[in-house]
Amino acid sequence: MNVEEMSLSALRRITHATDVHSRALLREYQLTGPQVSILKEVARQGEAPIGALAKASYLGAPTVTGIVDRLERQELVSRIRTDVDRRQVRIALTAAGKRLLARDPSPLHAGFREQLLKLPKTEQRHICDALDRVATMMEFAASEAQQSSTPRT
Amino acid sequence: MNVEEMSLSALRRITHATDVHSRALLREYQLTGPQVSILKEVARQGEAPIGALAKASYLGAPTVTGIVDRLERQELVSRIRTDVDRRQVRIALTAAGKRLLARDPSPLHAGFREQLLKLPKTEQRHICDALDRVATMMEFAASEAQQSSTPRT
DNA sequence: CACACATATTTCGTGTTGAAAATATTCGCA
DNA sequence: TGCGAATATTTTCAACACGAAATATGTGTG
Repeated sequence: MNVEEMSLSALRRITHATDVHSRALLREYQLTGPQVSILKEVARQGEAPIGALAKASYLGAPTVTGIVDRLERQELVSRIRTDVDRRQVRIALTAAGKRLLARDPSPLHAGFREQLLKLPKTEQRHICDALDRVATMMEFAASEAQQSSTPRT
Repeated sequence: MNVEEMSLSALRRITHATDVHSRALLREYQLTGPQVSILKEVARQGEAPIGALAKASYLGAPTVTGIVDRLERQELVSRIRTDVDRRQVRIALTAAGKRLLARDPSPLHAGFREQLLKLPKTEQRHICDALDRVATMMEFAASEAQQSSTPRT
């Protein structure tokens, strides 16, 4: 199997494992992986607008809108409209949201985290480097493709 | 940012780039990334049942059923029921499917592929190793979680 | 043979995802 | 002031993904 096929296969395995974990989270916390990610991002940023959450999570605004809808339905966050800019919606954690985060759910398997941290520091760095390089190469490829369809300004 | 957060962030960036590319494919070939993957898998295996395609692609059978539905709608594959086992459905490439594959669509960005292949062989190996290790660690973590919820037989 | 069990696929329900379009609001400029 | 451009969010739409349940078929045992 060549490099391309191996990478593709590994990426599919990663996606699959992530998805399976997301459904396990749903059973345990009534919350999926992306919902946990956004909830944590809200906690990190504090009263953040949708757009900021989307950017920080590498998701589109419509996606985050849907996730926030479901978090709001469970009253883990609330939408706040301020008078400074009435287009913006700020997402705030509720008390229930804080309680849930205190249970420390993670979008990644606890077992994965353990194994990763058990590796020597150099190994950990190698892995992070590799993931980062793959991400960067893909993003660069995407931006090039974008430009080639709009050759001149 | 710690190792965990960096990995998570890189994985989300990879997922996002992959998804964006899938939509670009749709414009160019009227086919998404997963559809291309399955079409290629059909070409590789030749008259494969749904289950075999699902396993090879790390997808669930219901997911592949949907993808095959859409490929069939475009007449790129056809479902064949044999008399040996009438539960099974074998998926076969049509002439149109072969023609489309001849245009060499890829579920990964062409630009990404180029960059990957331009790297020194050792770098390529590092990246494949890292991706494979992440996948393996996640799958192992998932299988452990599975077992802990069914402690005894 | 009949009935329980196993296997292959599909259907259904819910959640995730992004592009395009719709909506609401703000900003810049004449 | 007024009006067009820019910005923030939501809606709509199609695809993807999985688990559970439904359906159809095959297998094995009494």
